[in-house]
Amino acid sequence: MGRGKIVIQRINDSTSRQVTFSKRRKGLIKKAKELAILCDAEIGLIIFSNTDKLYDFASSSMKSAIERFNKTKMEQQQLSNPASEVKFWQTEVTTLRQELHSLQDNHRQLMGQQLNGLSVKELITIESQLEMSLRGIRMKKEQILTNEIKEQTRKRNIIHHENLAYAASSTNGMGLRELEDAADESHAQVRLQLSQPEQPLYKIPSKS
Amino acid sequence: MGRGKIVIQRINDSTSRQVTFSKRRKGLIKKAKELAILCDAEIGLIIFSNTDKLYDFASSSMKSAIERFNKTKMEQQQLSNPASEVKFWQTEVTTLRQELHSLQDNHRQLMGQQLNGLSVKELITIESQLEMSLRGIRMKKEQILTNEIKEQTRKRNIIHHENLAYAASSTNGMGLRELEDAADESHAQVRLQLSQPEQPLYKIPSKS
DNA sequence: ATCTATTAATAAAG
DNA sequence: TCTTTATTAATAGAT
Repeated sequence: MGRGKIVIQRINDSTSRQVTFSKRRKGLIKKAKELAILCDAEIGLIIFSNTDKLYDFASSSMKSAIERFNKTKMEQQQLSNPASEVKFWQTEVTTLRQELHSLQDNHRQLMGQQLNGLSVKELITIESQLEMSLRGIRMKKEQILTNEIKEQTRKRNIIHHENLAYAASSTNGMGLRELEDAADESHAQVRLQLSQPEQPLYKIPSKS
Repeated sequence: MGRGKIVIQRINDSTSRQVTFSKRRKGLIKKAKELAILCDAEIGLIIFSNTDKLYDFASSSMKSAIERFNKTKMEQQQLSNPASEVKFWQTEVTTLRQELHSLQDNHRQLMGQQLNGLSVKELITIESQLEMSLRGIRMKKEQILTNEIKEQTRKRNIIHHENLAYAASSTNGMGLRELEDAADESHAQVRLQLSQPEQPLYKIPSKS
């Protein structure tokens, strides 16, 4: 639909790539709008140029579209493979943990640099608000991880201790106590892993 | 571009709305693909029909597009209005907390309800399902285990195998193979716990 | 789903 | 980036 036919492959000339991008981006967004209106569809469209510029369109809001997308995908995954549900939630926990980390970084930056207009009193209020929120998140996160492990570990312990009892009854050197200690190293490792999120999520910034 | 010109407004006839939706959705996704290729753009496109069916396209992955979108929007907000930054992060914290809450609920439900009525045999089946789905993750993380733990594990194994040999010679049903498998579960537990799940398939957006 | 007349998008040029 | 225009591509309506 132009003076000539083109092949769909990356346009090498940077200028004409830019021009084509402008035109087609505009066309794509127009089409998206039309589809949303004509067919009463919810549409979210995100476009990043190769120069990292963002263009987007959403029939309702991008937030709504993305949330609906995630919800739908999640349900699909649960339906298709119930066994992977655990994995899904583990993954979610990790994602949230990572988000909390970056949130922490940003928050630090915020507290350190960009609060010029606020009074000390306001700063303190905000600090404790944020701190409280983060504490709640931390606790919830740990609860999730703890619960997750408790169930599985408890079952394994039963089997494991049975085996150790067996072994102890027929061993010559090591007693049950030592065997349990050795076996418990795995659990110590677990605890070490669990307690990591306990590390302060952020520090109250000292004046600089 | 059809037999007649149309006005862009909701199509009332349900059948022709459906037909138009099919055609235009296909066209839109094609255009999105082309733009991504021609201009080296990153594109994420989410479409929900008015019957709640999801169609989507992403040039790389939807996760990537959404994360990049969120990141960009966040930065824009920070730049445009530093004063509202505190509110932004408070909102983020609230959102995350809510997400963790529902995550916790879901997880509890999963772990609590589904494990109650099950026999040992069924539990073992679930265990192996879990281990299978986590095998990839475990393997990835295994190389990070410290030499110290490896040493201890090896040492423990030697003792265990001695003991197991004893046990096997005096056991009633279980063969050496089963005993070894059972004993090895403690190690599996260590790996499972140490492993960080891989990148999630879909990120629950914390903010649009 | 397939066909095709017609409109819409756009490639190339200015 | 905007306009123009020849041409291709998308699709509305019909089957």
